[in-house]
Amino acid sequence: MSLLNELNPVQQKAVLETEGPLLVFAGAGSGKTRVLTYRIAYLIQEKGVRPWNIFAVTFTNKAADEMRERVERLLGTSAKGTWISTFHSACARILRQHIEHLGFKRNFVIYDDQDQERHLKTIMKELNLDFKMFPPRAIQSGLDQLKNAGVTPDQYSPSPYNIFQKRLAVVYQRYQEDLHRNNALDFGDLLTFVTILFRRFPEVRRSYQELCRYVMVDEFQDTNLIQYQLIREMTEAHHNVCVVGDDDQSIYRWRGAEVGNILNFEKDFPEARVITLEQNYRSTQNILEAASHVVRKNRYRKEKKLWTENPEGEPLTFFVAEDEEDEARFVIQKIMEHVSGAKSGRSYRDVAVFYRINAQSRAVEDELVKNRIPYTVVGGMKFYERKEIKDVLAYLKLIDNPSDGLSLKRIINVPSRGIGEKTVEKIEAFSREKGLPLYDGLKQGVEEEWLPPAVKTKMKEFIQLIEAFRKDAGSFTLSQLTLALLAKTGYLQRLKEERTDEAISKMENVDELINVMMGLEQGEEKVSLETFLDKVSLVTDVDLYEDKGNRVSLMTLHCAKGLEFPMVFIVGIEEGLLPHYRRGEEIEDMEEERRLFYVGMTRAKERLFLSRAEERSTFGVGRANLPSRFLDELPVELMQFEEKKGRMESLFSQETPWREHDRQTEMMPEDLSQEISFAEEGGLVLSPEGFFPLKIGMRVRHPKFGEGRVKSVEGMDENQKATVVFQNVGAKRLKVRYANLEILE
DNA sequence: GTCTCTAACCTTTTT
DNA sequence: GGTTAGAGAC
Repeated sequence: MSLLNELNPVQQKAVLETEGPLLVFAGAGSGKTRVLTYRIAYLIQEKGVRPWNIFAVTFTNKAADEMRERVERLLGTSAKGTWISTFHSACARILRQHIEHLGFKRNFVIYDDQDQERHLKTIMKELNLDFKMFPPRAIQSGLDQLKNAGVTPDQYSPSPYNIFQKRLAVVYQRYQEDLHRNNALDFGDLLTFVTILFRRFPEVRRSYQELCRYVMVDEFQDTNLIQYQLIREMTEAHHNVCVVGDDDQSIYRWRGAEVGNILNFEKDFPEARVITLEQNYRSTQNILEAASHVVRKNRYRKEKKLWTENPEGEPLTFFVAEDEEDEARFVIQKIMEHVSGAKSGRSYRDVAVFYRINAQSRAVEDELVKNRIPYTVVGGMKFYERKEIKDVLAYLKLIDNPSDGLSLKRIINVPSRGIGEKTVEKIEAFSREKGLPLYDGLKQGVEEEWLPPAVKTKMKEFIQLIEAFRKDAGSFTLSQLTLALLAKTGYLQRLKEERTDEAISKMENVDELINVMMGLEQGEEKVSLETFLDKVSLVTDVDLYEDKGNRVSLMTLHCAKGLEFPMVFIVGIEEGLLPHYRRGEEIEDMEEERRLFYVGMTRAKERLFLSRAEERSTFGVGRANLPSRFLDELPVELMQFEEKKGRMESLFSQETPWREHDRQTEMMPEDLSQEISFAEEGGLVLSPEGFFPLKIGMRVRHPKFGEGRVKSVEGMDENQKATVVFQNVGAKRLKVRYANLEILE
């Protein structure tokens, strides 16, 4: 029974109540993941449940991986067979088995929302819909809402007085038809198709119900209607469903999440038991109290009293900056103080900066770069959303599933091979008329009279290229296939010829993609093209975030959920930003913004810094923002107001470089002396002067290898290594200290 | 058909 | 301040 010894009595109860429906309200930092993992381990080890009868759902792949790892650690063996995954991957897996029942082929592709938007735009163009009157974004979100609610095109009855709805209905119909022709599913379809499958094929549903003897749902407050429906169907036979969540941390209403799911759970499952975890193990008393104080203002919530045995801790620090630059300087100054300065003892990895919208990262990034502080941004432009990556993936998708017209359109003329827009339009119309996938239309079109012979030759060449790859795809590994593709299509060659910074960075990204593939190929299992594409389609920002070295983390408040850091900054606490004004006017929207703030605050373990700027530039235009109403909700006695330092100075020092330098050294004379002595003892060299000046993208010259460009930099100490791509000899990984690099720009 | 330059948009948050 | 779609030149 050693498993239970490490849990508090309430947590124990949550683990032991294995039979029947169970709702666990888990406050921030109350050991939610701990309960779930111990529960799984307990079921397997003590109750003798077979691993494949356990199904645990999370929202991110990262959370799923982490859970599996922790269960394995508890059990001491592998948890093989336990089904731990996200809603979307689980559904993809089910559909790969049974989708033929629904008239799709098993090698369907998954369209992400970028694909979805492109696809929608073509349809809207074909239907002659004015983008101004019907913004594609609005149509897209309307579509998503319908899907999240489980409404199929033929079930949707728009109001006859609402033009938008009427158009939406037409687009929806056409959109789904096209997806079918392309043998493709979007994110929403993954879920809805499984419910349709279950409804129409009871024997399939029963087989999964039989399998899912014990079901667990993490972050239950973020489930939407269709996800909840899925859970209910899956647990119909055994009723052993344990949902864990926190209504105060529900921040995805705008995406269709229903807080109602958690608040009404007891109604839907009258026999459900309810356990509330209220002891917080993460934050200091001050942080917890301040956060609770804020969220208590919400009306639609279940009352709970979080408490902690942790020390009281420091008060929260609040700073009013002049503008976002000033705000960033405050953040950096505090980071330096705590990492290398007067109050040193922290590492960069202990620090996180949260903001409401991605665009806010720039100001902070600029300042971090200026001070040579290593950092990572979670989210923003995602690796798998980059143009070049999507191009390569489109080739692979097409090889895997030739019906995928969207991918075909993406690469049919990339790199340009003389098959232009007009030609594609003709073939598109031709294919639609015949009800064929675009690729098949292309193949038939080659025989048609209405195309100029020169174009037909080009088309034939392209078809031959794809066919050749389709034939050989099985005998290559993923990376081999991709490398061959890049060579044969001339994609890399074209980039090489461009010789722009942008092209170089694209090549590096493609290179990185190959690296990812090679990494996967190191594993024991063979990675099929299909598994790889599935995996890639369903990754999220947070999945890609791992503790890569000692760096400050920057992310949106949404991304921060589920993470924790000793030192947290929340910037831009202003009316319009937090709460964000693009929100609706409903109370529910305002409450969600408040919860967002609450989620951010409760990520902090020891220190919490809050700030706002008097003026902030959006789209390059300055704008004065009022302090956020949420600031008034913070208890004053827990706050410490940071004095604005050197106001005059910053007025003078704007553009004068010597002044800039002056201020840096002035700012932390103690820090410097400390760092230097630390360095003498053989520790890390961290003084600003001691930093190695290499940055990604810099052009450098090596005495032997000649000119090159810095691709990546590892480490910030004397062992720093850099990977440099040289024009003549290719990529080399060098120890910066010995490399004698000369910086060219 | 391809390339380049300008103007309009833009910023929520994402599986 | 940056990106992207669309117009215009070749």
